[in-house]
Amino acid sequence: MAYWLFKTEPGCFSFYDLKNRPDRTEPWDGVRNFQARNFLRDTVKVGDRVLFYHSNIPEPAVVGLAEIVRSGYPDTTALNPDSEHFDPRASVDKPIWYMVDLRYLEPLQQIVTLESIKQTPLLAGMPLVKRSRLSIQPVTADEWRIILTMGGMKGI
DNA sequence: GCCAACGTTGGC
DNA sequence: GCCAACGTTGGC
Repeated sequence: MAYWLFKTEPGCFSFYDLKNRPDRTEPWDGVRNFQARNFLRDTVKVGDRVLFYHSNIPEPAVVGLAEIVRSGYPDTTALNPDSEHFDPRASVDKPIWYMVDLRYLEPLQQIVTLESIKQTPLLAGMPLVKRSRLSIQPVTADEWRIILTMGGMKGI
């Protein structure tokens, strides 16, 4: 089982939106970056755990936990001219873009802010800290454990 | 709202 | 295939 961090702007889609979805599950569509696409298509697997991160807000932070319930499959929003994520280069035979399905698990007892992550030397290697804009990031087992502890999730 | 970082595009 | 221009992201 691997660990990931998924970024989203909560004004667009938040952890609480995920909680309110049927089955608390949502297709993670609209990723239009090749490195993130490669993770979704090739590496993210069912059962992997996800840190759900809210970006582009006054206090960006990891807010909750989710899990992968379906591994990579073609992102059909790329084929839909009415979608804001439409990509005319994509086709059924060559979908270009991929998505996975994500299911809500639980919120952190307390959010783990970007500021507190930056102040933690053991988390200095995270792409988040290096100011990468990558929206799908791998997380090591050590980083996962540290962030859950910071989030008050010692029982897990 | 600014702007630095950085990924993508397209002319050559 | 280089690289300048451009667009987007996201912290602040």
